Amino acid sequence: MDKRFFLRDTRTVARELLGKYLYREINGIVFRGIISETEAYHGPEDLACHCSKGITPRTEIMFREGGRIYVYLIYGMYYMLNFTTMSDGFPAAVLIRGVIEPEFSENARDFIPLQAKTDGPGKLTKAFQIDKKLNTQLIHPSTGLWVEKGPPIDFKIVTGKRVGVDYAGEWKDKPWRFLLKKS
DNA sequence: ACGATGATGAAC
DNA sequence: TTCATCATCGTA
Repeated sequence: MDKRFFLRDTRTVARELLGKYLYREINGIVFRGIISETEAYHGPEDLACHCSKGITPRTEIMFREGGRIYVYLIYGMYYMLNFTTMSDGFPAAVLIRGVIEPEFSENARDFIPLQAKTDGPGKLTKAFQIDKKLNTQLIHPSTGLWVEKGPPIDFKIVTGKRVGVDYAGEWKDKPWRFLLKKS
């Protein structure tokens, strides 16, 4: 996906990321999985979004033009992978919460399955070896982390409330969690 | 149900 | 400087 994909409404991007391939290349080994769960964090008013605190060293990346990687540590031990969205000045990002059909390849062609799914944002970053070194980098093959069109599969999209944001007042009930359900 | 474990931001 | 908070996970 090129940058323009990420410069749109965060809810749209979160929805359209479902079914796409998430790619990760490390030392010539390519990992990929089909994105199956996302959450949108959109705008300075959204109390569930770190960006509601304003511009800080951590949140600054979300205020910039979309198409970059936002990685942060939570609970002292888990990295969360996010893709920034929207145009310069508007803070927003999509949290990637899970992939299905993860697989790897040593030659970028012949992929070998790893397991059925990688559920949960902390398990995903562990499996794909994603940490803060990727923070603020471009979503691009040259970075080693990027997104491409997914395989031809039939699925529908289920929405729900975002996980773990009960503190966010009226924002906690927004249906900004998106899940891929294979049909 | 709960503890592990440390960055973050706000208050002082 | 301290303090509460936390887009989680694994074990129980």
